[in-house]
Amino acid sequence: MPLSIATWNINSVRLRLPLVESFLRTYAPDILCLQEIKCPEEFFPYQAFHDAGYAHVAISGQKGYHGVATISRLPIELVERRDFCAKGDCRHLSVTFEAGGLKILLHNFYVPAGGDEPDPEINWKFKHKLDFVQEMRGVIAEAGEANGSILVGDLNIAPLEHDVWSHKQLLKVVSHTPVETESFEAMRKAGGWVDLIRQAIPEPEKIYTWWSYRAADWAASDRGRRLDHVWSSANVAGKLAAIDILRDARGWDRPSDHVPVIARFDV
DNA sequence: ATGGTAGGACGCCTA
Repeated sequence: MPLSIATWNINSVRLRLPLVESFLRTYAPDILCLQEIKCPEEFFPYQAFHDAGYAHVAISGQKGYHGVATISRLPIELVERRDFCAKGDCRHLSVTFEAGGLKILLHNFYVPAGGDEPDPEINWKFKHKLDFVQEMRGVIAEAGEANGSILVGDLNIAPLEHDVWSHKQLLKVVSHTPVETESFEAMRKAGGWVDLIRQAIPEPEKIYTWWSYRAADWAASDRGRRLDHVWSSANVAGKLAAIDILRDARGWDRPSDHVPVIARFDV
């Protein structure tokens, strides 16, 4: 059976609810993982998602900042909302669901952006980001009692040379510094995770999922970065059918600065 | 070399 999972940093789920509803009508993924919902649970628009056919929702939300939500047409079971770096930030949740007779563990992450200065000695936000990536070593693809794992989200790091518009010009820019990209790739490999976007679209093809709001013309300058990711355990990677990156979504009315990424599987 | 935009807690923090 086909299975589709989308990830999208929505940058306020309440402000962009009409955009999400339109996305769900058009692309109808089985599960959508949102990041930066920017609201606590009590303000989450459950009814709108229920009416759109997504009756199953797991949330880790806080006032004003961060927050992740996993919404689903399929039944999901909340596994954990993990407090990385013990700051009380809402940046992770995991659920299980069943598809094609398999039980799959699905992680939804929002990794800290890390501020502007790429020096952990003078910038606590950058230190927090590096610590967060280190702590992610505790999240491995081996799924325990489940049959496989998927990890998606805004991981705020563009690990490969062709994940940014200019490798050379971004080497000292937070999201693409060697200390981040090396730690990130080491963590991914140690966890047994497969980078599904790059499995589908190998280097040297440029791939971006985020374009800054600060560009005068995002499409013309096209200075993007691949900050959003879809990983899985090796057995699930073998079932990947396609990856769709909805670049057009960056040009929608009042867009997020991130676009949806959809992974399609045959399970 | 700098500043540019967006969102939420409407003043300033985060991205």
